[in-house]
Amino acid sequence: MNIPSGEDSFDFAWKSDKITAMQKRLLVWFQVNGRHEIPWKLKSDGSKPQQGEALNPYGIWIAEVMLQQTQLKVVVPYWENWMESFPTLRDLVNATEHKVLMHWQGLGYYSRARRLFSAAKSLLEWIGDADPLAPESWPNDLETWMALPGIGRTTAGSIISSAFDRPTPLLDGNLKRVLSRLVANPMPMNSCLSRSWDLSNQLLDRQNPRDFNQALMDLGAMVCKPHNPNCCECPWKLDCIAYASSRIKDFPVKSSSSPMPNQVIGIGVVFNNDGTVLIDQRLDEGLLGGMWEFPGGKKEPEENIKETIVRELREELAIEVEVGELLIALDHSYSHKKLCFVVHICRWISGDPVPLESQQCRWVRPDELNQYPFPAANSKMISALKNYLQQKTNPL
DNA sequence: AAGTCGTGGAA
DNA sequence: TTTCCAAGACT
Repeated sequence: MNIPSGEDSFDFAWKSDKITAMQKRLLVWFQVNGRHEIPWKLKSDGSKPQQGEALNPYGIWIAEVMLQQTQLKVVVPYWENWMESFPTLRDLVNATEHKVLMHWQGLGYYSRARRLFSAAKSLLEWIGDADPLAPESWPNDLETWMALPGIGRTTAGSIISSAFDRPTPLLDGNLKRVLSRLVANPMPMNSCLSRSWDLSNQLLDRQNPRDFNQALMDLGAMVCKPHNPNCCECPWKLDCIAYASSRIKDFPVKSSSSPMPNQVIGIGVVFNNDGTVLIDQRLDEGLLGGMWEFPGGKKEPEENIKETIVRELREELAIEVEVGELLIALDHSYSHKKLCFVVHICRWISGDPVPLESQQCRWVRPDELNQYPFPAANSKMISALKNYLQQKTNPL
């Protein structure tokens, strides 16, 4: 029995000859306008792979994980640095999580790096005695890839269509936006995912899945942009319902977002008598998992910032400190909260640090800080600390 | 199944 | 300046 639901209101199917025409027009547009210089989509000699020709899945897998919620131009330098340090799967498996996080610092969503490292071990096991440098030794099916940590349907589909040119649909941010406009989807994209996957699968060119998927993402990134799309250049403008009805700006329909809380965080850069400073490694779970930081915590309404720092270091590390001068105050936004970090230089008084709410803590010389992976806000604190120490030693 | 997870580019 | 939001996954 077919019960009408909300999603059925935009149930959509194109005729096969229309889809064929759309595929052809998109691929023609792609040949002329697409992004063809993406390093992990080229062969080792720099040339484009033939239709159906396999590429080395290793570099593609790394890139696709880096690309989750991250723009192409941000990823490229990280990917190149990564491939220099970990050129093969074996190199990665033989590395340490510390070194892996060092290569991820500044890129965000750090659980990706730890899951990637975990998946590397599973992949090498799956490959077994076969040659990991040969593409045919790697899994080429959706189920195997999706079983790995940190790899969902879109990332798995990207890897499979990019590396093996196998027909696998995608549904990333670009496709969601393009599809939403194409069919004038009245619902927020995240509330009708199965329909959207169906649309992506309908459109997919099964003869050229690698180029087609890349073309669709390029179309989203370069033409069907979030703001001010270049509809006049779009190969699908005559197929687009939003364009035909002059309602491009109405799509995609956004779901309501909750306001971000604002918090003040007190941070202590604690100096020991020997000139070392105290850092700790965050728990694997939660925000910035596995990364190192200067200790601190959220200011309570009734206390001032110095009281916050004294209390937090007592609660988290069981140490007593004297809070000194302000090092830096900086605003920093995460996905779901806005923070203001107020960082003070502190002097250690008593208590051997105990990692009560972290994995471990360590006294390090300031010049050793670059050997630890820090999130972006902490990197700014380190820069401020270096300036501070330089001015201390070279007073004008 | 809504919330949680970073950062920086772009307007 | 603030605001949006990106080649999403996980719980």
